[in-house]
Formats: sequence, C-alpha cells, structure tokens
Amino acid sequence: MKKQSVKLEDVAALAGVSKTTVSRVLNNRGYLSQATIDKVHQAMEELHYRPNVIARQLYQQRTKLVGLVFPTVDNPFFGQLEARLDWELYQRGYRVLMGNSQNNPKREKEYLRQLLNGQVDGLIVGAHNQGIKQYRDTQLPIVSIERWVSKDIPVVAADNYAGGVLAVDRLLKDGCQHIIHTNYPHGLPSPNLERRRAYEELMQKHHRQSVTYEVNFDSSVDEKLAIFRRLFDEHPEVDGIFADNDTNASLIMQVARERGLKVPADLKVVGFDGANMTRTLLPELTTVQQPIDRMAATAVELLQERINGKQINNKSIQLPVKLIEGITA
Amino acid sequence: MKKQSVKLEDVAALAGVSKTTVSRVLNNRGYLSQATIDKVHQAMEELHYRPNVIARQLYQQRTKLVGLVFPTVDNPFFGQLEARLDWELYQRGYRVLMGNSQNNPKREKEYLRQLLNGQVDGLIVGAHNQGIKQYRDTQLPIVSIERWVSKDIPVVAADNYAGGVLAVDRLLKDGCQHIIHTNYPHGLPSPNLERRRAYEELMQKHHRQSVTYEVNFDSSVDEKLAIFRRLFDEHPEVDGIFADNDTNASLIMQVARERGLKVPADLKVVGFDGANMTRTLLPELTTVQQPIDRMAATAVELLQERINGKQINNKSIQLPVKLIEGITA
DNA sequence: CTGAAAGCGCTAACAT
DNA sequence: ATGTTAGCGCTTTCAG
Repeated sequence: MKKQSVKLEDVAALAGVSKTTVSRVLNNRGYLSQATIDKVHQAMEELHYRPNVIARQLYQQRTKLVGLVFPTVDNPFFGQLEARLDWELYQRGYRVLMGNSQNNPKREKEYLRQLLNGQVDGLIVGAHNQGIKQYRDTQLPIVSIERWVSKDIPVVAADNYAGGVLAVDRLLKDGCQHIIHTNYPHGLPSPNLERRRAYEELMQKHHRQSVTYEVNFDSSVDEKLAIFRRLFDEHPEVDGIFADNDTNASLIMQVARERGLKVPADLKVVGFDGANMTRTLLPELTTVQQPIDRMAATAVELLQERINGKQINNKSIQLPVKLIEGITA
Repeated sequence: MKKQSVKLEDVAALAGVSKTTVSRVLNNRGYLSQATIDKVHQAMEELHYRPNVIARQLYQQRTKLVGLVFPTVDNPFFGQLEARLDWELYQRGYRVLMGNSQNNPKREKEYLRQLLNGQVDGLIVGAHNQGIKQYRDTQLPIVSIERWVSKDIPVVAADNYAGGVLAVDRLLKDGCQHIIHTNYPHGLPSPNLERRRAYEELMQKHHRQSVTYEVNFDSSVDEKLAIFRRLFDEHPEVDGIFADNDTNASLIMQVARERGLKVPADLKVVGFDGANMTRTLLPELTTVQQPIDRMAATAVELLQERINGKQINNKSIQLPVKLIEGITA
C-alpha cells in the first residue's frame, strides 16, 4: 500500500517531539508550552501537513457523516429537502453522504449495505421502497421523512390528511362537480396515502364518486403524460383535479392545454408540496404547501437525539400544511 | 473508545480459522477450500458480521468517495447535474459526499479542508467562488464543471458562446429592438460570461446598445424580483430579454405579468439551461438547453482518468447546446 | 491452502 | 509538560 506522503510522525520528527504532542497540538488538548505549540505549528506548515480524517474516524468509531437515502435530488421537493437537511447537518458538524436510490430497491439495499457498515453515524431516509429489512436489523440511528419504515423508526411528516382536506375543500367551494385525484399506486404504505384518504372521505361525504389515477413517482414524463391523457379521455366531464404533487399538477395542466381547456375557467387544479422552486417556476399554481424546511430541521433534531443516545419511543411528528392561493383554483 | 460489536477477529475465532482466512473469504482472494469458505460464511451470519468500511479505507488509502462541491442542490440545473453525477459515479463504484457551498466561501473552504484530508478520492466542483487556493495546492484529482478554477484543472462546460448567439439571434429574428441581458456580476470568471460576450458582440454588430443587469446567483427571490422591477422601470422600451438562466427568465415573466405585458406579444423571453424540471414546470419557455447529462458523464470520465493516474494536460471540454422552441420567443 | 505478524495514521491511557 | 505504548479493524506480505 502506498503511504500517505506526510503524516503526524513526520511532523513530530521535524519538530523534535513525540507523536502524542503533535496530536495534542492538533486537538488543543492537555498542557502544552507555547514554545512547543509554535514549534509544532511551524513543522506542520513546513511539511504542508494534513491530518488523515480516516485514521481519526477509525479510532473514534464515528465519522460525523450522515447518509441521506431519497429517490433523487432532481425534484423540487427532494431538492429543497436535501439542501435543507445538508444545511442543518452542517451546522451540527455533520457532512452528508448522498444516497439517491432512484426508487431502485437494489440500489437502496446496496447503499444500506455500505452505510450501515460504519460509514455513517446516522441515516435520514425517505426513499419509496418497502420491505427492506435492513432498516430494522440495524442499531444505527435512523429518522424517516414522509415514509413509514418500521415501528422503532420515528417519522417526520406533514399533516397530509389536513392537506388533502384543504385541497378538496377548495375545489368543492369552487363548485367543481367532478373531482379527480392522482396518487401513488396503492400498496405503497406512505403518509402520502392520507391525502387520498382525505379525498375519498370528503367525496363520500358529499355523495360524489371518487376516482384516483395512480402514478408512479419514478415513471418518465412521457408515461405520466400518457396517464393524464387517458384521464381526460376516460373522464371528459372532469372539472377539478387534486394532484398529489406539483409536478403532476403541471403535467396535467399541459394536457389540459392540449385539449383546449382553460385553467381555471374549465378546469381547476390544486397541487401539493409548494416547494420553493415550484413557487418560482409555476407561481400561478394553487397548492398545499408542506413545511419542507421545518421538516428537515425536525428530522435532524430527532436524529441528533438518537445519536446522542436518547431513547425516544418512536416520537413521530406531524407538521402543519397551508394552502397557497394561486390562480388555478 | 467503544469497540465495534463484532469484528473480523470474532468471526475467525468462531470459525476456527485465522483473520487472514476470513479476510480472504470476504474479498474472494487467493485459494480457499470450499469447506473453509462455508464455515466462515456460517460464522459471519451467525454473528451478523458487518465489515468495517473505515478500517478498510485506512489500509487501502482510498475511500471510493467523490466530493461534489456546488452551490446548492435546490435548483433545476444543479439538481439534475448532481443527480446525474451521482448516477454516473455509482456505476463506477463511487459514492458521493455532498458539499453544498451555498456560495459561501467560508463554507467552501471548510468543505475543502476536510475533503482534501483523505476523505475522498476525487472532487467535482462547480461552486461559484473564486480565489480559493486550496484547489491549486492539492494533489487530489479534480474536475470542474462550468467554472474556471486553475489551469491544471480541466473544465467541462457547455458551448456558452454559441448558446448566447442562439438566444440573441432568436430575439433579433423575432424583431426585438431593445434586448436586455441578465448575467452574474462581472468579475466572477465563469464560462457563463461567454453568454454575455456573445450578447454584447451581437448587439454591437447590429449597432444596438447592450444593457446587462447583474444578478447574484444566491440572492433571494425577492432581491431578484426587485432587480427585474428596476429593469422594467429603467427600460420601459424593452421588448426582448435574454436571461442567463431559466429561473431568472421565470421571475422576469412574473414581473412582466405584473406590468400587464403579454409574453410573447409585448415581450419575448429566452432563458438558458433547459433542465428537465424546468421543461416540466415551465414548458412554454424558449430556452438554450445545456447537455447536462452529458456534462455529468464527461466530468466523471475525466475524473476517473485522473484518479487512475492518467496525466491529461488540462483536457478541457466544451459540449454543444441547442435551442428549445417554446412559445415565449 | 492457511497463519503469524506488521502496519495503514491517529489517539489516549498511563507513566514520568 | 511531554513521551511510551497499545490499540481502532482490516489487509497483505511472507512463510509454511
């Protein structure tokens, strides 16, 4: 194995002291005479010494790294969320290991295999796969965002049910007669389904039929467009749509435009998420906004507690949402 | 120091072999009898053994980690770019360490201080700060995207000049008389400036006055809106805008709407970037598309070569752009 | 085909 | 105030 160019030992030699002393100077620990400190600093500079992080990690048995396992960062919601998680973690001295699962279970498992092997001090997860038992089998501190993983893993989520009610109420008040919803395929046990539950309960209460089109998060844009075209073919009477996320809302409006439908005159649309980037690119969209930044902050707080050894008994947390008034509904 | 629960030594003990043998089984190296292999595997399972990644990294003097230093991941361009870099790196067995600099030089330096200390095998950078000499002082393989760092660091960039020409040409052909440009503040030596150079040269060639509004990448949305409102105040005659990125283009269209200007009837707008997320949320925007995925692939290829020790003599690479026809120009 | 021993670079008891 | 020594958990020569 090739050795690192200059190490602590070399500094010690040049400064004429022991490794311990150099280590002490490095970490500001113990009693040192100013003379020694200066000598060591000088030697370090002369040699361009850079302490090896990995060696330290091995000894300390911690890396100050946190793994983020989410589908992708190329998305307004996850982009903002991960940026914010990174920010919060940075404040606390942690760096982030990216684990874009692309919703590929194989990849997610592969990431976990590595991350669980001492590579990180904790994990924040929100990927959309299920039944990955690695999560349950580990001692590593884990916090989940908008996803149920296992009962000992706390979940930070928006109040999805309330959000669903806000959205559907809005469409009802707008006088919509035929409201259609989009969501993930059934069977993916995510808090997201609460949006659907709210929709279905409200529809039932108002004696309307509920119709949900299921759209995979990781389908291509073209596949999604195909589903939405089918939606308009099969339900030409539709006059209100509650999309489970803003990008779907945008695609739906594209299809509506193709069909010559005016939003909001002919069709009202309410989205979900309200991420910063969507607000910038599509400010006209009426949407239910999740408190993304707060979710990130809360998740990091919880993770820190777990890392510090506090035994939280599945302290899951739900945060409030709010309706952003655009002009599409 | 707390010790790792179960280590290689424990497996060896249980299986009744030496550490060497267990290591060999783990890495599939050297001659092993099937009997031994089975014994060891069994012991590993019985103990739920997980090899410690950090120890291996220390010995091998490499981490199979690559650091990504960019302003933020919460942006259509950087989001897609980093997602794609992650994807390409994953294929080659590398994982990604996120380094969102937030355009904060202090933070960028702080990341570098750590990353350069053996934490990563290479770096792909595209943050917007300058004059950070750490980049020059290290032996670590580095590749840059859309940013000039130092002359030994290869740059992967789009053909920004050609992009600028495409955009301005389009506005000229549309009959615009008063074309205004937005770009970064002068003094930030980025290939992005080539867009401005193209604009200014074309304007001069057509005997028009060139007017550029300078907008910091990391200003808040409100600050940016303020600048664009000023733009319309100071230049009510404007009938064409070449924005240096799509989010600015979107904000400009918002302000135009405030002023009662119709796009494209009263004002034509061409953006820059053409990231997937922008295409989804703002498909009507005419824009110059950068080949983001190819840029990512190319950067990773270059980095891999550097890591493998090939001495590329600053093999910088420029990739072609194309005009996406929307309806805003 | 398998094992003993040295060492990757750093830290911390424990001594002095 | 400083040095000696023994690891952190793994891999790999080298010897058998």
